[in-house]
Amino acid sequence: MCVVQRDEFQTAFWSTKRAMAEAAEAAFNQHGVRAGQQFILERLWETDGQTPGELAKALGLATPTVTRTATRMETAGLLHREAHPSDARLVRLCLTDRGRRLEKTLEQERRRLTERALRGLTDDEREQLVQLLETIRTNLGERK
Amino acid sequence: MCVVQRDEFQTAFWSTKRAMAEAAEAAFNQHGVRAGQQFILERLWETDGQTPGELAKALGLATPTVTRTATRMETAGLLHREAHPSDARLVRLCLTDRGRRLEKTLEQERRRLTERALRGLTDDEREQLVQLLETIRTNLGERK
DNA sequence: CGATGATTATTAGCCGGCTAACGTGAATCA
DNA sequence: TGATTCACGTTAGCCGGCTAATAATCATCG
Repeated sequence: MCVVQRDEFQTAFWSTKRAMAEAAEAAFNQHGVRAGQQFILERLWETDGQTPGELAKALGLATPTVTRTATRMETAGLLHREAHPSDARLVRLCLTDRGRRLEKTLEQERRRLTERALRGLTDDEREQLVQLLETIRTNLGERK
Repeated sequence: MCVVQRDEFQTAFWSTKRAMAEAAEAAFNQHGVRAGQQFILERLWETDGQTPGELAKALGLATPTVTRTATRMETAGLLHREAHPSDARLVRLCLTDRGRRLEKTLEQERRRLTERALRGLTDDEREQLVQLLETIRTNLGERK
């Protein structure tokens, strides 16, 4: 029935989210990286030295989320803070050698995770899945 | 390309998750309920007086997650703790009048949220979405 | 009956999302 | 120039997920 289907969506979505979070954490922890740090790493691999505000905007996160994660990454030896040359308000987050070296490893880990999650799905199904997810996000984003 | 599609899945999934979390929080906050409390409420509407351990098992959560959420719900006047009649280790979580009265309101709110999220999707697409999500969860659940 | 082991809830503390409040530096304008 | 406003990063603290460690109680076995 319709109502049942609605319940199923919420249930399926949140349980899948927890499974994804758990699997991601396990995958990245093998390399001394926490799940939330991958997003910042990916952006810095592409363009090093971005500010917390830039990263937050690019990732759709709140700035404090980025600054705190960056602090943990600094402690973990993945990046370090540098003063911005022309604007003392800004902070540049710059990868360490270790942070840079992890690029290929973690990208492979992420691919493996995605492949494991989507195992058995055809290319069409994968594409439709992404489409459905983006529709949902768009629907929720509309301030109606 | 294949790699791009994999990236798209992770990106789409996590951004959709954040959008869902934000929308759920906004929807339930209107009624003085936090997003994480709905799951416990739903179970207690069905069977009142369950223990934290029972709820955790039924919801697939860790027990401390339930006990802390229950504490906040107690503070919010949604439930209260009662001693178990025959086993002093157990605690029964029992709805207050307010917790019971919210049943129809919150169920409607949840239906509205789901409908808003899935707007524009056909019944077939909704069913397939749930199927895809459950496949993912099953894939990740398999140890190996 | 008493000791030992299992079960349960709780506490403490980490991660990752958020908002609000704060302080500092840049920029603007009178 | 100097005051005010704006922009940015950080801190503090909430929520909701988790694990590890505690404390209390039950159950079992000697």
